Amino acid sequence: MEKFANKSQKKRSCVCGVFTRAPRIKLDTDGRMQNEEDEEAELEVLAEFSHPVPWQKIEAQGLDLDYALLFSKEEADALFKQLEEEVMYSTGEEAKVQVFGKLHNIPRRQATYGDAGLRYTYSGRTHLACTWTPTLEYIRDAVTNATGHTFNFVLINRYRDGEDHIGEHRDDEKELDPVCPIASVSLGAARDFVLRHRDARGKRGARRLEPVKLQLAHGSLLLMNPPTNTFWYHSLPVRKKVRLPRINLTFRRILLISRGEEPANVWSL
DNA sequence: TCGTAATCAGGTGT
DNA sequence: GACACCTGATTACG
Repeated sequence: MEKFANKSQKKRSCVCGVFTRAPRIKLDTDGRMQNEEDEEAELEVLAEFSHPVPWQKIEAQGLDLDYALLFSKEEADALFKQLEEEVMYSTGEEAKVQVFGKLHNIPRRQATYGDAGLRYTYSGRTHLACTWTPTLEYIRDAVTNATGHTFNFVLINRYRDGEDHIGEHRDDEKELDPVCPIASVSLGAARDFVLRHRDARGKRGARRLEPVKLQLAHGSLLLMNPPTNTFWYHSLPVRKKVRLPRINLTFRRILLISRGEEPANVWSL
């Protein structure tokens, strides 16, 4: 079993940036900067993001994860507070899910943000992405600079306390770019995160593979690299002792449609 | 036809 | 008793 505590972390140079301005770095699909109108400011932000992140590698059969503390406590606190003010969560029918023919209120709150016009389908429901907020852009760019990957969509889950949870599932939607990892940023209460191999699930699990358990700390980043989501289910189980909220942001790259193709679930306007 | 399901509820072990 | 963990449900859909 893997377990990580909220260890000491290298402090970033400019915690205040998140309060005062939107991120200025815009990256194209190759991760290069596009807008050079405020070059000096961009260099400043790039320097802010360029501190090496101390990654920890977690591997098993078909499992490939990278874990790091991306934000200092102070910055993570500020980001959490900003998101509490900015993010608009789904309500009504959008906050329900049908499983085994029964309609349930999902045991958490969800929101979807991303590039204009992006839609994403999961649990049988299609969600239209809201436009990026400044804080989400800041976090997205920090993740991009730490990982070298660009993202056009983020699914936000807010867990009010340890009663809120998410069951075992895979993020294996067809519209996800298969070569791009899913980047999961955690803010707020630390929660256990459990991964289980698809062949080790159920009463008659075909293989004896121990589940992998992590604790996702405030300000942490977990990268789920391919082919992890093909073979491993993940969940955030109930933890009744947890009293505080947690916000989780999973950054994804959704494939855009090329001319003439018409996947049912995703399109860009 | 078959596998899967971002769920809950209930049983069991610690 | 509280909690963690596991299993079954039995329907809709691709």
